[in-house]
Amino acid sequence: MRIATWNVNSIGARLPRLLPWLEEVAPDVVALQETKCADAAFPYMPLQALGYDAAHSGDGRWNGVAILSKVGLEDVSNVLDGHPEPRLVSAQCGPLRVYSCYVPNGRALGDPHYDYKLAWCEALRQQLAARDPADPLVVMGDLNVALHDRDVWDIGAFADSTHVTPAERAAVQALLDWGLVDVEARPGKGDVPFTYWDYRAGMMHKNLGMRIDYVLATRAVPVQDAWVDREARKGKGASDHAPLVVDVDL
DNA sequence: ATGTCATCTTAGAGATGA
Repeated sequence: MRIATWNVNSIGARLPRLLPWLEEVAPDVVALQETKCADAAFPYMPLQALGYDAAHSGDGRWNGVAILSKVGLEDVSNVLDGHPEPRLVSAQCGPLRVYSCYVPNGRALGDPHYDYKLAWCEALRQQLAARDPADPLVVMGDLNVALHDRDVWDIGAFADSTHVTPAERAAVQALLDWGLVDVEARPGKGDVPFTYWDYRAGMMHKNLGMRIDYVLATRAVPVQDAWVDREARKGKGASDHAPLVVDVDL
């Protein structure tokens, strides 16, 4: 079974890239983030034509998450206590419980959005705590945190920046401590499997990226392979994030 | 690294967020 996560930065703008990518890579389950569309505008039909059932949670211009599945889509929930923004959707996809997450960016240290980010992660942790880490479950998505110094191109450039602070890393570590494994992709160019490169300043060309998109899996999910599809970040009409693709044996 | 991209408001360029 092949699963993937991808921050598409608008599913409307990305559909000409997303649909061929789905045909080529043929994942069974895909977690999408930043769909940036309302539920009524979600492109269910072209996805269904490729064999995907879809669950979407979105309310328009910002955020928006989805799960696409070829292997069943049941028990869908977009609820996260105290957090009405559409940043979380989960569903049972065959044998696997799937979470698609778009963790708040945080914006800047001292910004209220930074505290919101930490609170959001804690709410997710509490929701997970009601589940059993012995079951097959994956938390996938744009976590907007680089867990290790090596997960950014130059930690020295991140002084007083979000995404790398001890509190943010601890918030993600708390998810891991519940019973999740960080499924790191095979190393890419520069020996770090970055998943995001800013559109600006030729960051992709210079491979100045960040690893902020994750598949976190319980130990009940046997992982066979994991890789970042950098090709999807290249060329005309690309998202600023690349997909992370993981093969699992369930 | 701050060189772009996407969307919305509301009619064309600015604001917002990433």
